[in-house]
Amino acid sequence: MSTASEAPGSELIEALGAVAFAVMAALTRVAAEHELSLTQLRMIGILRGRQMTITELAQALGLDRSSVSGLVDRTETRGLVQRRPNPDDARSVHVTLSQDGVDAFTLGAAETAGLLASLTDALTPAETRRLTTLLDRMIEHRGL
Amino acid sequence: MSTASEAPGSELIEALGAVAFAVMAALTRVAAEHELSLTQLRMIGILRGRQMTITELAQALGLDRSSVSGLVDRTETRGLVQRRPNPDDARSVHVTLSQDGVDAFTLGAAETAGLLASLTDALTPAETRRLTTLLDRMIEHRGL
DNA sequence: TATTGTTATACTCTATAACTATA
DNA sequence: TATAGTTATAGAGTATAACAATA
Repeated sequence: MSTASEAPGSELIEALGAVAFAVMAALTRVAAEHELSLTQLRMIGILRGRQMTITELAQALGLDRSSVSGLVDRTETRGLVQRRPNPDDARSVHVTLSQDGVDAFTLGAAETAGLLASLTDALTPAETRRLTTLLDRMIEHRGL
Repeated sequence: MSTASEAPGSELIEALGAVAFAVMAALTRVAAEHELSLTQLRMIGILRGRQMTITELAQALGLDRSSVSGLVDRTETRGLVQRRPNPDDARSVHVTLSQDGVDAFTLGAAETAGLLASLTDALTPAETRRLTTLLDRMIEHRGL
């Protein structure tokens, strides 16, 4: 759709944008089916296999601590996460996944993969490996 | 990070998810710098070069008409879009971009590309072409 | 003094339901 | 009757500012 004289890379940007919206649509749909917000689904994904303080969660999610405080409130009411006292610092709390939270993530990941199969089925196994490698390179590069 | 015995493709799903969040973060940041929501930025992108009714916009955005009504209210107050009477149906309105709306999108697109350069700079020109081809294949495949 | 987390407040986004004007 | 758009209402998500408890 773009002309040959366009700046190099703009086609990549457009492709990345299109894929990003498709992935986000799938994630939003999966979250909605479990009556979760996208942010809640993201949070339980981040909490897999570890405990984090409110401040750490806020940094990981790119949100203010006060926003995360309310987010944890609502998710805790749903029984997906728990607040635990931090034995090393009485000001702080550790947030962890409950078994229901682990189950919700596992189910959600499988459903997301299913929805995105219409995208990923387009590629051969060899292409899948190549694409994964290229995407990982970009992600790691962003880290620094 | 994943074991060799995992289901094939789960690494691709994780990589796609990570890239999607990076792209959305860039878009959200660009929108925020212009004091726009992601939905508002998306809407003015959709309105480029055409006029749409509230119902059409709602379908394009995947939102309820009442949500779009408020969205257009706030964006119209900002001077980015305008409601025009539809001469063919007095019940309906045509929403169009103002010049400020066109400018906001143009600026936002350039800024987004700049922010995502930290991702795309990781690749050589040849890799960029390969990645673009693979992503396009997936996107077209999704279409049907 | 600085940091952690919470609360109060305000605004955006979103949906549902009820309404009006028009078709 | 059906459709287009709006409004009223309610809840989630977000940020800023102010606060209490702890370091």
